[in-house]
Amino acid sequence: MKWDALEEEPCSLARTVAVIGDRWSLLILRECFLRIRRFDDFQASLGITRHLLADRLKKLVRFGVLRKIPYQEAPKRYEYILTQKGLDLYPIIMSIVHWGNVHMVDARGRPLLHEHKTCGKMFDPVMVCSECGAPLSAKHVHVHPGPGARKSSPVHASARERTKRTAEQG
Amino acid sequence: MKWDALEEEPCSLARTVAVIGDRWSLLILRECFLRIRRFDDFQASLGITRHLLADRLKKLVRFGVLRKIPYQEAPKRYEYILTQKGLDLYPIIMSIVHWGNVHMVDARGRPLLHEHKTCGKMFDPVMVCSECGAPLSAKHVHVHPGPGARKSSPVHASARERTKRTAEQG
DNA sequence: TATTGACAGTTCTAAAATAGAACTTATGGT
DNA sequence: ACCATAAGTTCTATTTTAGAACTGTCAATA
Repeated sequence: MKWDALEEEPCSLARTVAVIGDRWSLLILRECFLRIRRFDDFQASLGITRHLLADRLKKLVRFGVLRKIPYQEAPKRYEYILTQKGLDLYPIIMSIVHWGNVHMVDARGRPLLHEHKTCGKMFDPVMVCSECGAPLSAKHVHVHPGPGARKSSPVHASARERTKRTAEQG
Repeated sequence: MKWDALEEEPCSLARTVAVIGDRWSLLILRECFLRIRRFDDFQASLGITRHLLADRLKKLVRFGVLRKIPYQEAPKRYEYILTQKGLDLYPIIMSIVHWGNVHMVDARGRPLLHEHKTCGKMFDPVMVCSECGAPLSAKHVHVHPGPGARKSSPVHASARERTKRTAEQG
């Protein structure tokens, strides 16, 4: 499967992975949320090669996650800021950070702590149901095909069954 | 920067990206949450090359996200199931799916719908503060260095300031 | 006027990762 | 003996990435 084919998959996870599913994009976005905006600042704080950084910024702009804003004329210079679409990535970033906090920290403890300005306390992010507010876990969720589902979706039939059926058909 | 160096970074996001930050790992994990467990089933439903699949499964086992369980002797065969550490990735998966649902679906609509068995309704995942229960947004969160922070962390000083200081020091 | 420095990239080569297909091993069934 | 199932491994060609050097604009300085 080619990289670009991911964007076309009838799967919201695959399409999002097309945007953020590489070594650098999430790290670049982390910097964006920490108010880094300029090329050399990204490069200095991440240690990414300039080539790849240019490529990834271009990709994130193309996907509408970042926007280039001029901050000086002569020579024309731009900085990269998060769009609303980019800001909406915050729950993804936070859930990733939280999993790392729980499962990947060494003996020294967490690199960062998060304070919720609204309530003034140090917090962890919790994912809840939009309808009843209860914390979510995989076993309490049932998946249904939606309007954009493909026929013979992996959701409807196990891969084993699909393999068998394909063999029968072909 | 080498791939393996990510695991050592004093950043929970970077360390998690070392586990899930590639083209395939998240897609493999999606299948795991959809009850796919066996090598050929992963391969058939994802279209990943067998080589890469073997490599990624090995990596996910090494990180303790999946566990190999024998399901038959003679010949000895294993299936891959999520550990608790792997199950804890659920909020990451769901936040990614949700962002894709909001920002990446085409005219046909969502490929999948999620029902919360607890309350019986179709829902979206919402990320809230563990302390006050309010939905989270980036601008209401303040970041502090934790015990595992590195000195001169990117969080304490902007990259621009760090560059200047480095130039002064060196 | 020539030089230096800041900034945002682009270009180059070598190394590493990935795609795609074929092959291997172990076993059970016909 | 032959085929099928399952879980990989091995191979070559292509693509991506790492790392360093280079380019182009402009402002400030010597």
